[in-house]
Amino acid sequence: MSCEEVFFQQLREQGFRLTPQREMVLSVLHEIEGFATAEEIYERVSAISSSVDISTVYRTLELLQDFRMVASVDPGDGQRRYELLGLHGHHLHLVCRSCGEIIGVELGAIEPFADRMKKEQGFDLAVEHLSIPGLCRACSRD
Amino acid sequence: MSCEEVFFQQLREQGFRLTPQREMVLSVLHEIEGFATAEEIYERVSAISSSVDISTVYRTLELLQDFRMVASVDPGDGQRRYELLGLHGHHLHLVCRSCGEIIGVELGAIEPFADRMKKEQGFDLAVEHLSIPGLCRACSRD
DNA sequence: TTGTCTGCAAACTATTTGCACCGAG
DNA sequence: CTCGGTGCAAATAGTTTGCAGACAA
Repeated sequence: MSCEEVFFQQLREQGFRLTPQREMVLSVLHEIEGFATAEEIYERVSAISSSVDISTVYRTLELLQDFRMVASVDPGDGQRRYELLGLHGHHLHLVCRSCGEIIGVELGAIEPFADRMKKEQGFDLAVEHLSIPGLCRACSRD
Repeated sequence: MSCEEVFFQQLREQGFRLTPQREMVLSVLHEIEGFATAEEIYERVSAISSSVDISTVYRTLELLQDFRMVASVDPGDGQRRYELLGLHGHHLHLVCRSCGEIIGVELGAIEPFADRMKKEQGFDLAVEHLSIPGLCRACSRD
């Protein structure tokens, strides 16, 4: 069953409605295959059908997050990024402070640190919401 | 030489002026010994001398960050926190998504992960700007 | 005196919300 | 037909900025 079909079925099961707007947002997220701001998604949706409102995009993104089909990261630049969760599920995000590139990394990489914080501080890391600032390979060369 | 004296001297050396507002912000940051929002700092400064503007607080905090005397964290709740960097220098921050508590941890704890990202992804972590969401001991008990 | 700093008020900007109409089921 | 969803417009809220006057050096 494709990603869209899963979403559409879950919608129905929980009494939500399938609207063209929701279809378009999901389809745009597929096209993008990576991170996008609400604004970028809104522009792409607008290109397909004008007079779709950005507030609908936000509302749909929230819905998709409730369904665990979309994750969002806050890179700290005041503009949240959204990402379609494929079969890979959540990963953590390295955010380049210079060029803005976002690199997805499997959660396993940070597990030793997460375990350490749990043991030393009793702190449960929410790794799926983690975005880590720094400099990507290209930018750290300069 | 005390923290204030360092700041005042650096100000002079670089042609900035020492104003009562700047003194008050620094003094309030000392009192607090931890994290505070711009609003909290503003309130405390207002208690000392009314009619100090919050924009001045923001401007002073930015100046203090330029001088590496203050660090700021974005816990992702839309309200940045500021912290006086004492003799300990930077540390990383565990931010509780439930109660908002911020726990400071020495940078050493995340070094193995930082090294791994550098090697595997060529990504240079900006550990001093790192804030990690999760649940603190008290909140994860519930 | 000089030109930095400040208070004030207005601008910004990403996101959220109230509301009346629209349209999926 | 119902009532959940949408577009529109206005509200939010933390932070930033333009400007004329205040004041540190």
